[in-house]
Amino acid sequence: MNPTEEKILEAAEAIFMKHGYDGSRMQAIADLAGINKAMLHYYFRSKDKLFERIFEKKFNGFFPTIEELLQSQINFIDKLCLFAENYITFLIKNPFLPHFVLSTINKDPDFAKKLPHSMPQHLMMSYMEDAEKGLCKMMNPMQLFMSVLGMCVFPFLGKPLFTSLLGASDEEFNELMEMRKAEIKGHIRSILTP
Amino acid sequence: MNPTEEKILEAAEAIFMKHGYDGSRMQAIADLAGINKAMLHYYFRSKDKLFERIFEKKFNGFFPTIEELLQSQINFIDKLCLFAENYITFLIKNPFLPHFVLSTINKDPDFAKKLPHSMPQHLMMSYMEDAEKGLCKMMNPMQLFMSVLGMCVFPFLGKPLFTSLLGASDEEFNELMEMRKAEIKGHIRSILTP
DNA sequence: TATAAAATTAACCATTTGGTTAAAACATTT
DNA sequence: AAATGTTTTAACCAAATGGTTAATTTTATA
Repeated sequence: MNPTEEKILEAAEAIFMKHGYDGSRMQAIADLAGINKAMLHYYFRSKDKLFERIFEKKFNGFFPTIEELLQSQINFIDKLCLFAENYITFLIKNPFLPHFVLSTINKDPDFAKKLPHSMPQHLMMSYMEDAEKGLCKMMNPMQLFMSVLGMCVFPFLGKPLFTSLLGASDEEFNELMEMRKAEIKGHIRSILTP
Repeated sequence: MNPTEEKILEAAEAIFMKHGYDGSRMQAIADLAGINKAMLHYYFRSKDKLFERIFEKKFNGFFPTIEELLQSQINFIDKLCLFAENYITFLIKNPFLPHFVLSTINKDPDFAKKLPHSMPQHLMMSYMEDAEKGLCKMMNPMQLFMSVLGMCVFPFLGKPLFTSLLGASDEEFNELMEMRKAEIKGHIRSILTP
């Protein structure tokens, strides 16, 4: 890919992730990329098109692909624990992604329709299998999904609030999230073990 | 209070809650209030000042005041269950509040410093008392707080995503949240019962 | 009712913003 | 090297936006 195009995409990602669509300025992206503003339109036509390009890339990361994990033969509880652990690891590296994705969808719900939302369904089917065998407590899988995802994602959505509340630095927050892995795994087992 | 002032505040609340600071237009607020745009500045000087007025009011609702609940003599687990139930009831009536508050703080973390954040501390102290008595499992109270708050709030932060995913209407979503009360109470007991 | 004060409006202003254009710089091909 | 095509830039534009102002209507006061 053209190096200018790449620089633009990098800059656009940084600006859009930080300020969202409304809060981002084309000039700010051009400045960060170190090029003339006209280049943005030369390569990507409009702000909308450029934003969509960034969003699509980022959205795929929000529901991480864990094909191997889902197809592995371990029981569902272990599967879910492994998912939570991997997901938190991922979120520590991408702390602003959840807020960016949910903010965008909140502003324009149509964005959600462009999603390859196979992941939740897979996870739920995997749950139903084990639940029917009596290997884990029976409950509404959507509720379970919301609970586990909420426990993982919510701290990152509220990161600026929590760090302010705790007077914590970024490193301290990350440590808290590192410890959170074990915590959530404990919760999952408490909730699901029959 | 002046009826015009009131109309402005109502309109500003609706617009700001829906589109956030950056996405809101003073003209849109004036139109919704059915008055001339100049009135906004006549009564509230600037967009910033008007927004702050709305935010402060809404922020107080995000951590609901539950003084009575916290001071009551029931055990902590029941207290937390009652909190979750009341909080979801509140969120069903104010589904956009969490996204509005967190979005604003995410954009400018200084907003978080204006908070009377007594509530989490009270809840945590109440927890420590019972935990030391062996009435509930011992764990990091901040982690517990994040988990319970996450389970309650996250579905509302992702509401447009979930309704799209499920093809659900607003009423169906609310029903799901109504059922969620029992679900979360179950989770809390599973997690905390020794 | 005359007068002062408060509320309201239409028109206006400066700045910002996404987007365009025409020309210049650069690279490629013949 | 001349011609052709591509990339980049500076200057520009129209629309939008937060905010102001001067004049007008409404309300309260003497």
